[in-house]
Amino acid sequence: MAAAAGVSITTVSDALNGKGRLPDATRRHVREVAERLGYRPSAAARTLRTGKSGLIGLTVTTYGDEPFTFTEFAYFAEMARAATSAALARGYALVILPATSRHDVWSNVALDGTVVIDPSDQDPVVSELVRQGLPVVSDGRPVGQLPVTAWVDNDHEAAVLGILDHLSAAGARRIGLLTGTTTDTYTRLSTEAYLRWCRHVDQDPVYETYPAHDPCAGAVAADRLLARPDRPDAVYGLFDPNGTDLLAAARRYGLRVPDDLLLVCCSESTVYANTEPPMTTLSLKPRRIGTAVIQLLIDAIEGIDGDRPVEQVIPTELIVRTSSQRRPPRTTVSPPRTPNDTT
Amino acid sequence: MAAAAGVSITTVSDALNGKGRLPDATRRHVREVAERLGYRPSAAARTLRTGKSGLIGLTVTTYGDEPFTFTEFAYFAEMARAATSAALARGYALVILPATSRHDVWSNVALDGTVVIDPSDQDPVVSELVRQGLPVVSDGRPVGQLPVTAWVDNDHEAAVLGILDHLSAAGARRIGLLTGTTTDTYTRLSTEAYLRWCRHVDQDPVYETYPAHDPCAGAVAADRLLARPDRPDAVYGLFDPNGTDLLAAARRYGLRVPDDLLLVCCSESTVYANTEPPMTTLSLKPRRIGTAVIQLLIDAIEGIDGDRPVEQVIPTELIVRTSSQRRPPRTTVSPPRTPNDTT
DNA sequence: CATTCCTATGATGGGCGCACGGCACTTCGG
DNA sequence: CCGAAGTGCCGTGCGCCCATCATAGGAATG
Repeated sequence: MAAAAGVSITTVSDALNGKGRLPDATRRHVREVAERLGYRPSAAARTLRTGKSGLIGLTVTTYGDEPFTFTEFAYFAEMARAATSAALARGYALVILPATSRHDVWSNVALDGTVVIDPSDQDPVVSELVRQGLPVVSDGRPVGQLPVTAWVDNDHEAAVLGILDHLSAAGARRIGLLTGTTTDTYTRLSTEAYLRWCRHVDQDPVYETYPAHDPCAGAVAADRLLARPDRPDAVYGLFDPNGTDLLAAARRYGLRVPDDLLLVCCSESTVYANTEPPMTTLSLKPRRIGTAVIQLLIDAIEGIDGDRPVEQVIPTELIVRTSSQRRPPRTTVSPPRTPNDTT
Repeated sequence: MAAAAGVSITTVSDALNGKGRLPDATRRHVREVAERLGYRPSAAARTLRTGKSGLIGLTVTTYGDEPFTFTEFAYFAEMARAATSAALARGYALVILPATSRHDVWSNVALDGTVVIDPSDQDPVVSELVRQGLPVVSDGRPVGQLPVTAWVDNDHEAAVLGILDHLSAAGARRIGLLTGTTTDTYTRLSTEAYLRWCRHVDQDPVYETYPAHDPCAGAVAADRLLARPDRPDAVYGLFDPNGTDLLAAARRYGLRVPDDLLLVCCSESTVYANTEPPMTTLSLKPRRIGTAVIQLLIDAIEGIDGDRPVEQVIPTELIVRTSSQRRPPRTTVSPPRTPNDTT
């Protein structure tokens, strides 16, 4: 390449990187030749020399054998999408690296930093990365002494309390919870908030748990919850598929939603806008989380002391639809007791 | 590191890679020291030396500004998940690289090969990669002269014909199609198959198109289709959200499903098992496709002349549910002319 | 017992392709 | 004739893998 342009390697390097003090003519010439030859600088050599790869790891804590968490998948997908965009905009690319990955894969890729989704208490991967001096930003506040560089999370407790208040205001007398058996922070904080609220308002907790990674178990748990003698008149489901599962269970028991049963679930899916009836959902705003996580990480990588706080709480959004409103909203004049359509 | 263990660099390399002819004692000793020091060989240097990075690019053709295709998202997510697993099992990691990505990001990462989802006709990224001598495997058969190493796809024409026949058998007299305005292969082949079938059975085509990346446009198009004077009595929707959109539109027009309107849509989502009524869906089997694509690519990277064909057609699966059966399925004694259920 | 040869075990050196610090060469103006 | 500014190149080293070479200890041979 250098020979082809009749200049030295240094000049080529400087010309392509806009670094040295070369006249524009030389710069242009080198670039033209490079273009003509289809020359691309070797990423490997550049990484070796500079110590920066432009690669960011994206790790998902796994339950079961699947490489990604099933239940959080819509969430994860949205979050990853936003993260990819944000990283790309700053010249970085994302590498998908499940936490179960054997060490050899991890050490085979030169990372500048890592995003960890929902790290567990003593996550060995995180400790290892931090020990290597790599910045690690987590989605989900770290538990225990996990030494992450920064984190972004929702205020899960406030979100749950908001939903419970919303359901109460809509007339719910006994609110049930559909939750998971896993011990991740999201599940734990949400469940604890629910139990605390129950103590506070003096209601007996009514909840069912199931392994959140198993979609079938969710349907069974939803059924179990509605089959209880102390059947709740409102239910909040912590996981994405809970909404359709609860709707199906309600139909089986002849319960009308929202007349006999108020429903809310946590989901990023748009299908709940068109269910019968449309379902109230809690959005965790994965796009904002993904973007925030990447900005924090790249700031750390590039040593930018951004004025961003290293612990960010992203507000959730409750999208209120028919399933949680005892009195359906009216836009115009509509006959009483008729669930109106989605317009 | 070499000094710390009191041996040469070569011995360290050999010991950690299991390469040379060293006595087990030395090997063990080196590994212990490495462990104690937390030493990890530099991925960058290894890549530079060996020319292999263990990284595979994953590219999604984009419509609009979003880095991923919205409409195919459930499909993409499943496919990417399977691909990640398969790659990991063979020691590779996936790098997410949208096709709109600026050149600088592409050339900043050393790839061993690339998976391209739904490449467009003259995809410049593909040509560039191939020119660099990198293997490229596409999900979706390449159109035009696109020089991919191998490809995997469904038989979209057969799938559409199968659905049309299924709907006919269920009693449909005029079958409509909800399709996209984009020119990707999936949309084009499916639409063409529909039009050909219409000519064949002498039915006037009844279809609406919309930009598939816009979820709102889909609901509008579904409404438009059912509002037509020549309203179809059965509809196949090519994209994932079409099912719920069509159900909602049917409710607005007071059409009972499946009594007045038979519905099928192409989706990987499990929500359709619990809609009212449950919806018949076509699965493109993204898990199998993702796995197959990765196997082909890694075989090509490692120069393995696998006995796998380089052009693979993965069968689709029609999951028949209530929405496409005029007579709801009976588990016990069933009347004649009833299409049987999926069991 | 001396010599040769062989094998087991590691060490040496080269170079992958680039980026960066510093040096060398030119060309002026003073 | 000298200094300074303007251009461009050289040398070095990032950390690793691989082909080659060196050393020692033993086995085989005369």
